[in-house]
Amino acid sequence: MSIDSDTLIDWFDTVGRDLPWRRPECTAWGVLVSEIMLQQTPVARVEPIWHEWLARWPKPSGLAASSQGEVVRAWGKLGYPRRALRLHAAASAIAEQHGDVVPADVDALLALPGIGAYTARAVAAFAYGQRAPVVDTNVRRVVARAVHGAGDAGPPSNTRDMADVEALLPRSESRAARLSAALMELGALVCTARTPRCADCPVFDGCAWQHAGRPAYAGPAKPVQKFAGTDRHVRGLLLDVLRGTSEPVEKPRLDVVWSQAGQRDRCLDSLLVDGLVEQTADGRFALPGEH
DNA sequence: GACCCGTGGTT
DNA sequence: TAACCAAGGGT
Repeated sequence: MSIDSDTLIDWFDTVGRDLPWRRPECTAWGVLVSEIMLQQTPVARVEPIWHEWLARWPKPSGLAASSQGEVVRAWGKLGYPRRALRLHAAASAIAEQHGDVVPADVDALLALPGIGAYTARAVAAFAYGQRAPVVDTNVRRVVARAVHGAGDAGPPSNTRDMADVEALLPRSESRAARLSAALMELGALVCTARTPRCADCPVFDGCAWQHAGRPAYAGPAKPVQKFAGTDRHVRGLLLDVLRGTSEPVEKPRLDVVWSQAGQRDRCLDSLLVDGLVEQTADGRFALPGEH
């Protein structure tokens, strides 16, 4: 009783989505850009922006040659805009240290800004066909149910989670890479968080959760992320003003987005510290590197 | 490990 | 409608 890799790969070949970064002609750079954009952001919102980016910046050196401000503006409202800055920095490192070619080595990928345990292995597997445990929230949920018979994944433990997935991967490099994509797709389309579509599941017969009678999740409650009124909210409002203008703005233009001066100023300062905002010589505010 | 970092669609 | 959820990473 376990996940049969052949069955799952066949299912993926049949019903997997035809996403642009999965096409054979997509470059490793295209895969990397997609993985960064998809960090905590749904596919539907990423897809149009990804097309814009790849048309505008087909190679890392192109992105590196643009200003940080242009990159943050092109990021639009994908959220967590520090990702845009880190991707810009990663592109510079790739252009300067890797001959404008995305590295295939996991350790080299991990050394790039904004690339952690998941993204490094996702690029190695999806762009270069390597055998590497690709563990995201979808895979963690699939493994928790199908392998461990739990209703959902508990708190992440990178070492344990990667070992779990490693044990599922076929020996063949290319098959392992395909299974990695299939596991993620299963979690995204069938083995979903709220209402899993078990009737459509290709590995239903081997699922430990089914055999256990579908017990409810028994682990610790997941922390709820508030948003309204948080610094994240205010930072987003401030940055949205600067995204919408080509010229630097006076501080009063920023002050109107949030009534609490203390929080507002703290957030503006944090944006300056993060390098998402710059102050011009005459005291106005703008996206970085454009003035 | 705890906490922080955006945004918007779905239930 | 409030809560949940979405291909995580950095400190």
